[in-house]
Amino acid sequence: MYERKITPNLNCGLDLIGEVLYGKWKIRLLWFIHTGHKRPSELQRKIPDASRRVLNIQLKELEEHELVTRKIYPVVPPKVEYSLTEFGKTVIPVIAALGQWGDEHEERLRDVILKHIVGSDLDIS
Amino acid sequence: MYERKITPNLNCGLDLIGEVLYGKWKIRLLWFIHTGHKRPSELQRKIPDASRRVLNIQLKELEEHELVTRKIYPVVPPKVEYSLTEFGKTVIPVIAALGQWGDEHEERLRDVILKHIVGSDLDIS
DNA sequence: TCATATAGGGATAAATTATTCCCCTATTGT
DNA sequence: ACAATAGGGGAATAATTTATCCCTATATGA
Repeated sequence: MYERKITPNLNCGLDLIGEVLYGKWKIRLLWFIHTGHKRPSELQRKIPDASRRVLNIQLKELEEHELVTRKIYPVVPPKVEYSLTEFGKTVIPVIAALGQWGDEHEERLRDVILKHIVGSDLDIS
Repeated sequence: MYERKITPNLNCGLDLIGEVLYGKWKIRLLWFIHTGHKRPSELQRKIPDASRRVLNIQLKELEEHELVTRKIYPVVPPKVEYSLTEFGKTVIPVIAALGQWGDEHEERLRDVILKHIVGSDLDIS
């Protein structure tokens, strides 16, 4: 496990939410769990660009931060289900607000982002 | 300048907002500019944990993404002021929602975060 | 017997992000 | 002459985060 070398700031609300929501896929994980996709394999299919490994790691962090719970069914083949905790549910409206802003300004965002990516293999469609 | 090797996803609103808002200090920069701290040196004093360098870099990215404008006064010593664009202003309510959630759940967040930091030199006060 | 699906972990490499250090301009104050 | 302040940039390195690859286990279906 990675051990942080720089102590994080936990001064204000923005620092705090950052600590639990940063991570490339965490917001999407929360969202998909919210919309009923509870099993790890479902989540992996929903987010195919993420490696299986990171999703597991980020799910574990979400669990440690008490935003989701993990229920293991003692069957074989194994079955696991994630659910939002009551605490986790309170962050959903915030995520919805993020997504809504992104959707509302989709065209403009796509435009300014693509304009400033130096990369090569963009599919500008 | 760093050239990305992995093409970002720009599928949904969450991807898009992530592209412009990710970056350790961007949200705070937008917020402080919003609250009237416009000059680089002010922002650096407001965010002392960030190196001067990153703030410049992230400010430039915010400018490229058209969330802020940079006005240079041709005086000496130099004077520069950042302002939110109309587009940038539309993201402020979203940032406010993030901060508000963090503030509302401050204690619990601090608790679960500190519980799972492996580090050593925490000032748990 | 072999592939698939289920869930997950360890080790390592690569990608990305942030920090540190040192540099430049010009003016004002000591 | 020298330091401080204003704004900024290049290069190298450190820190952090993700990705890749390979491994475990059991059961079912071809």
